[in-house]
Amino acid sequence: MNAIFKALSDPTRRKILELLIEGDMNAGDIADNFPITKASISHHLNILKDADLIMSEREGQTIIYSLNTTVFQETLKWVYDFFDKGSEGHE
Amino acid sequence: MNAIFKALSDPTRRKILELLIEGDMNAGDIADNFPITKASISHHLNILKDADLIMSEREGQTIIYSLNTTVFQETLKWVYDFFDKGSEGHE
DNA sequence: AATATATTTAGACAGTTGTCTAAATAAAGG
DNA sequence: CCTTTATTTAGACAACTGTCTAAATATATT
Repeated sequence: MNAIFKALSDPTRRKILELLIEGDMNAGDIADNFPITKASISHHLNILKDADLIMSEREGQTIIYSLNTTVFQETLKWVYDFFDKGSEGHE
Repeated sequence: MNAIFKALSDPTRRKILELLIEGDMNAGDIADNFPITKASISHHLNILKDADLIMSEREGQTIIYSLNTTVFQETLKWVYDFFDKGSEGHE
């Protein structure tokens, strides 16, 4: 869980995830959405991959990134439980 | 939202929140749950407070911390929307 | 094989973060 | 008022992070 929260703590990485929600995308197209170098985006993609939030697959010259929806759902549940406990109030 | 994610990215701070879910607590009692100095805990409490995740109120010599349940719920909704989009799949 | 395209890796560097110790502030009780 | 207790603030420092440039790798095309 720590890796996931660390991964989510950066705005660029959250925006990458938002892009991938719209559909799979190759590294270059992802990078075109940001004002930083492709090398830096590659670094962010690695962190998201280490957290298991995304997956990658080579297709010819390009590498296509996609959401790992399983981990997305698990994280949702985890966060939901975490915050839900707090918002119920305690008797 | 960025401050909230940054705040959540540290394990100590997440554990502080978990403690506060169980009920309000003063700074010293919070610190007793961790192997780091009270000064460091104070620093973490500040970050959580800046993110509006917790509130504080002095009561005599002690300062009592409590969850800001409003922001807790808002964050839950935000995260829910964020992750939910991704787990629905795209047609 | 040589070149072009797509992406990653390596190394460097500045800025941020988590921690510490020491000093400062605030309230309570002699 | 002086001391004790509770907590924060300030300043220092090592570790981590996000970024860059330059070089490396992998595939495709000629």
